[in-house]
Amino acid sequence: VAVAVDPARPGSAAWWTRRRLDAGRPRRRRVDGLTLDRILDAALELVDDEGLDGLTMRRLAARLECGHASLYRHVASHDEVLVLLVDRVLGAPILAPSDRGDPRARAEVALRRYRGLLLEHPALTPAFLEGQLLGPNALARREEALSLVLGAGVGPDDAVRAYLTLTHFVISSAVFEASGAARTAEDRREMEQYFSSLSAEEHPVLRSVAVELNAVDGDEEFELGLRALLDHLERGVVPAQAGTLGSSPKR
Amino acid sequence: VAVAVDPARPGSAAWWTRRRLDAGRPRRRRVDGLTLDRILDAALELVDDEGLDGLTMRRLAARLECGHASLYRHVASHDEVLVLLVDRVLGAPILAPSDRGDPRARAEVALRRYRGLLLEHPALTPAFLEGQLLGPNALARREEALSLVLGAGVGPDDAVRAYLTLTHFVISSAVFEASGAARTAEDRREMEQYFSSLSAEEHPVLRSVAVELNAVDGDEEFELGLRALLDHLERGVVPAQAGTLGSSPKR
DNA sequence: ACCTGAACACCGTTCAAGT
DNA sequence: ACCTGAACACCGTTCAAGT
Repeated sequence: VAVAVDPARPGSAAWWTRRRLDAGRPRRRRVDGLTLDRILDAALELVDDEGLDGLTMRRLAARLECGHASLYRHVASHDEVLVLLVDRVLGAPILAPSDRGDPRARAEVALRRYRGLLLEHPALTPAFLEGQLLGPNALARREEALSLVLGAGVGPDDAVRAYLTLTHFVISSAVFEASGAARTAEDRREMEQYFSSLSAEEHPVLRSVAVELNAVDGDEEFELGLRALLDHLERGVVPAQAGTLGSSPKR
Repeated sequence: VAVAVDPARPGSAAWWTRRRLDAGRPRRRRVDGLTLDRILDAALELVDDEGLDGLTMRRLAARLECGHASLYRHVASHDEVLVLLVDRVLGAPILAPSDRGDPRARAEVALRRYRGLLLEHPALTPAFLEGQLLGPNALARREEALSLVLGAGVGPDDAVRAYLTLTHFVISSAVFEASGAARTAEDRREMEQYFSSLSAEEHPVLRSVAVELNAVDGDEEFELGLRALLDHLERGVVPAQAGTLGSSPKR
């Protein structure tokens, strides 16, 4: 039987759809021990140990003690590995259904937990920026998050806006924390020295705030932004406040 | 004379310092027409045309009609090209010194302009996430931005916090816009169909907001977040409001 | 039927040989 | 002194040859 090649980009809606359909197909018996699960476990370890660039098909195969061509029995491409890794990380629960309390408090807990989850694998965080996250675990998290917001009485338009704004904020916060941060004491000192070494005529301001520029830590910045966004969304969006149900002012 | 090799990571404080010192060195005469400027121009074109992955040393050389090894006369590595490209894009003015008005309005204009600048080269945006931006143009922009905030009477701690929060927001907004967005009508329809195709038991919420999930556009999301952050920073931070000068509540 | 070594078409970077 | 072709050590992916 001639089977059409799947031309869809890994991670796209079409690609996940095809994958969901294929999930029901009769599984071929595997004679070796190689499994998609084992591959992804090893891949995540590899990313944690050697960074995102360290994840190559050949090194992955070396870790699994198999020929690198064998990986292509289980996975179509390197890109696909990344997409599957992202969804795997999203397999952990974020919003425990047990914790009650007002929506704002639950949202805060969930968003902090989401950030923590991403920072368990700092090197992988840039992969969360590639396209929308549409895998089964990503969808489960999205379902839960939107349920929470909608359950608070927010209209669908505003709920979606709030959801997107907040998740994007969490992801980018983690990416900056993972790839931009100078967090060790020595890093900070080096950065301070750099700003202090600038010419006084050209950069008086940077010289004057050299210390402050390196004193802000990522957690603090996250909490500041989180409070700002939640305050604003709550004010503009939740009916309990001002009676405007489900529609924010158009700019 | 034995010159110590520079082991610093491209883009780091040490690397830029070394570069600034080297700027005063006697220039070698170039016999061919190859120049760092020409290389970076071609590199930016290449990124625009073929994406960030399309920027390889070999293709860059092909565009410049020279051997790829020749590039290493002007540039130490592929990484270095990216770092220099980022600072080159930041060479454009963002905060025109001429436009007056209240700080809030000036900040809004500047942040929108910054976002617009990044989106002129959408494929390059992920490069703005690699470490702190410490090149001469980045520093000039930083100097201007911090002057604005400090000039509004904000204390150094809060000024730095506000500056970091806002620039990080702009950069991540551009990255999401550039790499995540499904903006064509067809993309939207495909995404809507994807959410609508989910099982009603598992994903009732996603099915119900399938349309709304793909109706939000990036500009709108940016304006929402911008307003939220500026409102909050203004309230917590500017003395004109409540008299708390230069210190925000610790969490 | 399943697996994979060998091959192909690319990379970034170096360096000795050319001018 | 400057430039660069050739070489090296890697990549991702394919496919025919093996079992």
